[in-house]
Amino acid sequence: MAPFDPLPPEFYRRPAEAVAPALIGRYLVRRIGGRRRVLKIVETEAYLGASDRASHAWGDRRTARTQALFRDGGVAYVYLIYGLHHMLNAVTGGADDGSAVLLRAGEPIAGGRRMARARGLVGAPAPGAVAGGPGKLCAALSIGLDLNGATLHRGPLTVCEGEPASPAAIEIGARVGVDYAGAAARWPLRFALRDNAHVSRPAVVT
DNA sequence: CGGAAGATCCACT
DNA sequence: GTGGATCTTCCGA
Repeated sequence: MAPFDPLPPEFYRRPAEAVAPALIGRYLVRRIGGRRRVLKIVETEAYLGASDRASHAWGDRRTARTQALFRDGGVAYVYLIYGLHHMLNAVTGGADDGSAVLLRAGEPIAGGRRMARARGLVGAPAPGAVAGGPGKLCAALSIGLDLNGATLHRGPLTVCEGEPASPAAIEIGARVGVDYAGAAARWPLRFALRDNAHVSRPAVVT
């Protein structure tokens, strides 16, 4: 496979905790008006579904917002948080699973200038400033609710082969920002490319 | 029907 | 390190 070949839907149809590390190093490709913005995925988090208190699918809760989350793996689940930031997930597993992988950070590969501009930055951005965080990542790629439910193997937003990371290059830790989730807050479901400057924050060693 | 909290980010102290 | 922005969702009354 070449770096810009999209990953097939089957890639996502397995447990989120398997898909999350497999997404590290992949290229997230956003097409807007014939132009391309590309981020290499450097940080992900798995959300397991109904049994995971940190997940929107906790307790098999289904709402208008979480509809896409319960679809068959391979589509995007986008939602708004704090009234101003969008979050991008790749839905995993099968239909009604409610599992997904949050894309938390990316390293600019192409279209960096446009991404920085979409983030409201001027001048040369510091590492992590463009897409070092889930809200920043969505802003850099101009991802909004219009992409909720979109397929990830074709169309304006795709995940491509990229440069898959070896297990040794991936650091594992606890998820960020889910302290309310009890024991689930400490589950080792955060995956990051080791020593990468674009990761949203230093890994917490468990 | 009201209130609280959220898978965040930024500016300010 | 702390707090404000800003709005959808959820739960309890």
